[in-house]
Amino acid sequence: MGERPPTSRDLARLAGVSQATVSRVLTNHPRVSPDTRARVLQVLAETNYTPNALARAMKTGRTDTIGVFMTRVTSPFHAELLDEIGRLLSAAGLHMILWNIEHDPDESVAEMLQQRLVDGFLLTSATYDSKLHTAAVASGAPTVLLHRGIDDFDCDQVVGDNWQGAYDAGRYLVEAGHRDIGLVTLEHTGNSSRDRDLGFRAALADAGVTLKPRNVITTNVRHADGHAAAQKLLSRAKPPTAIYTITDLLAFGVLDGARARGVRVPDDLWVVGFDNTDLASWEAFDLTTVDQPIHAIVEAGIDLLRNRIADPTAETTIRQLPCKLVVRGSTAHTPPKPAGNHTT
Amino acid sequence: MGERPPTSRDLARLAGVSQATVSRVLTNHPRVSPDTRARVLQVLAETNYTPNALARAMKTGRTDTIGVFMTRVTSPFHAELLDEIGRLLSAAGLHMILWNIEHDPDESVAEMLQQRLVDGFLLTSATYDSKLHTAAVASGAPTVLLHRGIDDFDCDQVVGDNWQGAYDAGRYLVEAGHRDIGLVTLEHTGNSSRDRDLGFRAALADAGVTLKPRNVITTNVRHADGHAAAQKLLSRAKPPTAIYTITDLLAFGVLDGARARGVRVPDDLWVVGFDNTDLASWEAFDLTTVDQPIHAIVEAGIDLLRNRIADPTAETTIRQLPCKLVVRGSTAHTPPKPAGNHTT
DNA sequence: CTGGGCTATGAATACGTATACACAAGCGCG
DNA sequence: CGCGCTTGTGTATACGTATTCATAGCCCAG
Repeated sequence: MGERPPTSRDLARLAGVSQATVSRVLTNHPRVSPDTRARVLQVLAETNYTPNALARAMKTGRTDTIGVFMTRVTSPFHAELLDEIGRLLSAAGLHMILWNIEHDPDESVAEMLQQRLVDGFLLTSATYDSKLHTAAVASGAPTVLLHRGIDDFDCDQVVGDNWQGAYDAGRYLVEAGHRDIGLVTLEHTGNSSRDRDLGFRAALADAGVTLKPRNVITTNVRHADGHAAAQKLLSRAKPPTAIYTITDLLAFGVLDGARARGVRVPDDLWVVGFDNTDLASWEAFDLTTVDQPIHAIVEAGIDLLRNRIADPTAETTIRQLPCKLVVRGSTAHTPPKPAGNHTT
Repeated sequence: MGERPPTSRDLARLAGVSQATVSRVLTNHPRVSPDTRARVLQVLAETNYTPNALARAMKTGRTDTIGVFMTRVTSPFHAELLDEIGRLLSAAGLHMILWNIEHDPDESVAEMLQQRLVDGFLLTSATYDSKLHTAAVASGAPTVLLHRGIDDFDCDQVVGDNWQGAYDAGRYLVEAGHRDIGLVTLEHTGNSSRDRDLGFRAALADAGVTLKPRNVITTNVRHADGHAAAQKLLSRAKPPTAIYTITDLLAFGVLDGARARGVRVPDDLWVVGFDNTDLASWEAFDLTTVDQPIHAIVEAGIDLLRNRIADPTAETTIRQLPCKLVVRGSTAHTPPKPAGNHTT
């Protein structure tokens, strides 16, 4: 059982050729005569030989492995993103090493960049103050920012058009007649949270609807935070008639907060999220939300990364893909209800 | 930017020592004089040198990387499991290569086993008919089955005590007075689904409660499947007063199915799940469920794996950790309601 | 018939590190 | 004072593969 695995040299001996020839056959080198190739393949089939990926990587300098940095894997959207990344990397014949930024401190991460363990990096959680993306690019490793971008940063990036998506969400609420609107948002730690916030505000401003400061709640990203935000907003005598959250997870919290208070959705309150996670389509939430084109984002990101690996000197590309509002039961298809009534 | 990264030989030249000495310093070899060690560390600090992980791995035969096989990353429980695996591997100084069984066909997976890209495997989704676990063990690679076990299979395994947990759930419902109980289950593709099914049946049998065949629905594992099962069970003239599902995700579907039909939980229907995912604690579901000790399972699994890597000939261990019923609002704290009434 | 180009292959080397081996210096003890 | 043991260091090698270089055979044109 614990046998030393066969090497290309073993194969060569069995086939009566040199190790170099075996290597040539395995890498599809053109200069091999048909019958020696056949002989090697014959022996190959009889053995359970597999090339040692380490040795190959050391020689070629390519590992066919991509490092993926992600945070909060348990968050529904991230899980879907990860799933898609895994699917497409696998389809491209690439392995994935997954690092969780929360678990690994920045310093240890920087080391990995130089270890040549991976051919490139996919960063899905870039924030302004994390040193990760700067370290990655500074190290010269091929890197693509996925899903979360950074302005004025010379690095390939693929993101959804968060600003436009948020703007659409805001306009949708305004056009439905809402005037007293709540916003549950996050600190602007990166472009995506910033744009999902500012785009929404812009839509309201363009329509001449003022966003009351007390209706803006800046919080964290967990379900419980959305829940708490809802409690705060809905405990007022005259609560907002609609709440938009920067991310579905917060919207789920808001919906649950409303449920806990007996506030009916969408009769008494409209709720709009952002991400269109799978959960948003469940009856429990039935959430109107802005769809992010996960597949297209990941596909483009992997494309960009492979191109950069192939040609590190290429011009950097920043691609922004359109987002689309998906209307569900957390907002009414029927005309908007009259301004705020309180349902204790 | 695209500089060739410095090697230990570069370091040696700068420090005026041999490459072997540099290597000795980096691996904390005892036979190095304090001042040469200091000199090397001095140079090390001035350089941005990092050992080439590939070369090191090829020489030592250890990559400090673990291969993790998982399925359905977007499923809440799996995401939590993955998160915990990442956390604990990282804490142990190990990297994680993640493979999704759904994306990679069995054959290609088998190849990876021999590539020596990883030191060992963590299989979280073993099923009776997948060839993955047999291939892994046959290849001699250190392997641990996590979360899903296989009977009579000579391989380290760490699982929750699914049978006991399911039994507790069944007894809980029976003792609460339920007599007309629904079971939403899966094909017995592995020990865990089997035990979660049989343990529940045993509890009912021990209490003299018969499980009507028409109340048993064997389906798939998605939310929509639970939803459909609920529709089926609840459309009867005399629907069951309680439904137990083999996994939380199905319970969420059942709850949503009940919601869609206007069946009130827990007034008209009790629902019990299995896994105690984070979502189960959300108001939207507030699900009574059986808690799986994720942390303990992963911790024990990684321990076992590291031991096996250190000593491949050790006796195999199968560890079964207790599960515990967590009661929430999807079942009533108040006495059970009288037998089946229909709420169309 | 001969020489030049082409083809197929083997020998040798390099990737960057860890480690077995050799060896010089230092030291204690007879 | 010399012998054996310990200590610190350098030299050389091996891990398994891809690839360069050299070479032997071959074909064809002159």
